[in-house]
Amino acid sequence: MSEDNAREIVLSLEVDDPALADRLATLLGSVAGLRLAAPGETATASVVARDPRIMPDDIALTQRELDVLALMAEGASNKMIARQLNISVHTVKFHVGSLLDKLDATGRTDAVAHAARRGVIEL
Amino acid sequence: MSEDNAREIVLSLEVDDPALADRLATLLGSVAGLRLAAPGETATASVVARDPRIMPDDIALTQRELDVLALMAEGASNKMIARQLNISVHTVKFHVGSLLDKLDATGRTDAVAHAARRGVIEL
DNA sequence: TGCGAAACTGGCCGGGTGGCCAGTCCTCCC
DNA sequence: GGGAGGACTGGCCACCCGGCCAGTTTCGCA
Repeated sequence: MSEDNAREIVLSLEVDDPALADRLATLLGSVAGLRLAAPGETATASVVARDPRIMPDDIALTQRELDVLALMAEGASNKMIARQLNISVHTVKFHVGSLLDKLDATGRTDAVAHAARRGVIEL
Repeated sequence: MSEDNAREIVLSLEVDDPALADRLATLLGSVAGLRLAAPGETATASVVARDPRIMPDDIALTQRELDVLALMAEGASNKMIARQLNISVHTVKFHVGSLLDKLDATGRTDAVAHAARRGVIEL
């Protein structure tokens, strides 16, 4: 051992809470023999939040938003979602818009990732 | 500071590998503002092993595709990925295309969902 | 030495996406 | 009655996405 086994440990922070993540990054960043992972890098181990309380009040998504979100996670386009839910594409866009807003996401892919991370949906 | 916000962070080690757990315990045990959890104690966050098990090796993504995939999962657009990786948008599209093909996905959102399901990436 | 794989780049284009504006219904609640 | 919020719909438009065509270099391997 003491060879590749004793290499620098790469830790990835997978904590949603920005404050906690920041503190951890500060604390862990200065530990010798330990390094924080770059985005996309495969880490030796991960630091994950210990309580499912990541959402204040579930962020309160409406039932319709949940419907749209589930179909988004299946890779459905707005048109497909509209057909599936028997509503217009405009309405789908409307719900997607609220979703992006509530989940603080930049796009539908980001929204699905965020939702999965906080357990709103299961992949 | 010294608010309840700045309370000591309690970390629990949930790593199977005894050698890795031991090294982590040593490294993390001496960090100020951070404490390892006592058995049974509720921790602020956990350190979990990030085992390098990829997948049934049937899909075999290249390193570059993995890079692109990771950034896609962060919600990055093709333009952002291009900037991040210092390549052209066209090249990003090229890799995204291969990704959609290999992961049997209909779009980038679907690709990220598929990859997460198969454990290729971690959300 | 040739040949494939990977990575990279370009142009073009139809269709999708997301943001903006507007509006109508409905229900719950003060 | 009036307000607030949810669900729904429309038009418009800049931009993005994914697929098509084409090409380049570099690398390892037979």
